[in-house]
Amino acid sequence: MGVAGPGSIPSPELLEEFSQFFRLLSEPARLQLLCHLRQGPADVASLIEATGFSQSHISRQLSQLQRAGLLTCDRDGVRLVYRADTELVEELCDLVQKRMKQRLQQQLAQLQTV
Amino acid sequence: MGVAGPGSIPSPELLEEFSQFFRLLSEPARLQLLCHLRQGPADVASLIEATGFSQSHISRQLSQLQRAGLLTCDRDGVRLVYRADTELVEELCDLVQKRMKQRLQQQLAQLQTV
DNA sequence: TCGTTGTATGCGTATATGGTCATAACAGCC
DNA sequence: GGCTGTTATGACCATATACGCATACAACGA
Repeated sequence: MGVAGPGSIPSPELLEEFSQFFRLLSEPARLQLLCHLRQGPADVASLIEATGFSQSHISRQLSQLQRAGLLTCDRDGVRLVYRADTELVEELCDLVQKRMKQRLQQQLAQLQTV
Repeated sequence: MGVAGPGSIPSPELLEEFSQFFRLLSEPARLQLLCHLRQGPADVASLIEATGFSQSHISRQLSQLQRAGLLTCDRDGVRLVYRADTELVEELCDLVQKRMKQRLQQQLAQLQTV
């Protein structure tokens, strides 16, 4: 069944939304931030420390992820502590990883038969 | 457990691979092509017809998807007939769509309690 | 209120890539 | 071998965006 029924093309608007979501995950920096937050909530300073990116860059990337609902933050005094809802991202990555594994195994098998 | 164990950060290389994969799906044009191919194999002419994109553009996008293993093609005479392995893409989109739905429902609920 | 610390944002630059046009490479037919 | 139709590719432009620097803004403490 899937996204919009078996025989139809999703509307341009829906395609745009899907692609925007995937675009969020198409940047190693953002994936990296999500990975760090997978280990638990973290404040911005520790994310800067962990990734080496500039504060402004981190801030922008986090706000993008937040707009998409993948992150929430609450203040601890002056600091912001970010918390990721990584369940969806993990499921997506697991699917992709499973696929990568399959492909590599196929390639390996082909090499061995030659 | 997920991508690389609960407490570790994937290597930069792995992050790069994940992001490259998601980048493929971050372009409406490519998603559109995949959607058309979901309805069955198609030759390039029909994809041009269906999407309105130029031949060269279609060719490039298809080759990207093919390199990632999401597409295969075989010749029918002079024409190339493309076939998509859309199972993974559909699973990914279903997950994302489920999430979008959840968020909208939450926003709706919040509006109603106010 | 002022200074300090932490976060957001305007601006500029570099780079990647989407998209088109022209054209090359290639499969099939005479 | 030429001719025709199909796909791939080189050159090019426009645009988006990653990323840093400087700075403005917000929150707390003295």
